[in-house]
Amino acid sequence: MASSAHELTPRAREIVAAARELLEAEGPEGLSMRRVADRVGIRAPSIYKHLPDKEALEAALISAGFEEWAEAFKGETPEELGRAYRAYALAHPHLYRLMTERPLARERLTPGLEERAAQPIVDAVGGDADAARAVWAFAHGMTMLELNGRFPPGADLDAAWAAGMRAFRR
Amino acid sequence: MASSAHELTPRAREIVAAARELLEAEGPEGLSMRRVADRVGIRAPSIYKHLPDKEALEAALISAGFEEWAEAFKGETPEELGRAYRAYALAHPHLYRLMTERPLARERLTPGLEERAAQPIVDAVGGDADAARAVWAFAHGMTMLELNGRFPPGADLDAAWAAGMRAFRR
DNA sequence: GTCTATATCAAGATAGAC
DNA sequence: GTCTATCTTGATATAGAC
Repeated sequence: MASSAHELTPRAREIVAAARELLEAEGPEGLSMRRVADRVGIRAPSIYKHLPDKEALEAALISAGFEEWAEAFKGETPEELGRAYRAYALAHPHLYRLMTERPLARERLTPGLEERAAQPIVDAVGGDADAARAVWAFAHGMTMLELNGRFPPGADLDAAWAAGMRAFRR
Repeated sequence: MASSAHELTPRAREIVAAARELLEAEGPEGLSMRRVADRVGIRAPSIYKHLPDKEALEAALISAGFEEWAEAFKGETPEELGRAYRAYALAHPHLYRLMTERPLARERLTPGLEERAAQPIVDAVGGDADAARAVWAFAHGMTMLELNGRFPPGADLDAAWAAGMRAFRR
């Protein structure tokens, strides 16, 4: 019950802030309780006085990301949304991965947050849920393949993004 | 030089076959040298007499997957390709993840294999490389979001796939 | 609220005997 | 080609003193 981001104590917020720095610097693989504690200036076991476990820490980071999505993607056309989506992921690649590449612990999130973050995509395609899922899949696929270096070295990703957004516009 | 799949010794092939079984049963997280050795009936250190390291083992699994892609996706229309892509991923979800969710160790693969596996997608869209990348991104995004349970519980994924393929057909 | 000490577990990989 | 023994590293988490 105390695991939603808006219910954290001040000290817990400090720990989450340190975790965010560490995540952005080194990725989900480098996010250990010990390393987080180092950044805060305490020992790893002390974290457990403020957060129940590592999953709660990750949920706080993911929640912050969803809040940022809801803000960054608000009121855009499909083309603008695509650009904003890619820009966010490239600016925060490790947070993006933490947010998307695993099953989501929905019971750890503030109720309604996931829907709120998804709403800009639904709005951008005119309210069609199936089309929204298709556009999201395209954007997510482009993003993950780019982040993982899976396109050929010389690939024109701007052109691939444009080709996809053009297809969905009609 | 001895790490490409077609250059493996018979004993190494047995080890890779055991690794494939383990991977398909438990996923990339469960794929440890110890567990693979258990399936073969030997101790983990013995594996190193046949394969240089774990990455070589993974490269052999990934190479096999690409060979299967090149075969399974041959000569399809975009719609058929999408269905075949999704069917392969759902039939081999853990291999699909191993193949796609990390940077690719291209120097460990048989030269030309990656391009051969990608060719059916390029052919299906009429040779336009940008369009092929966009379609691949859509298919990969749909696949990963489905495998990770990221769509809402009631989402009609057949409809989302259809919406995407329809958009790319025109 | 912090600490030390520890439990528990698991990973990849190497040395050297047989 | 296989083994045992071991190195090295690292993880999450708990117990209990202060």
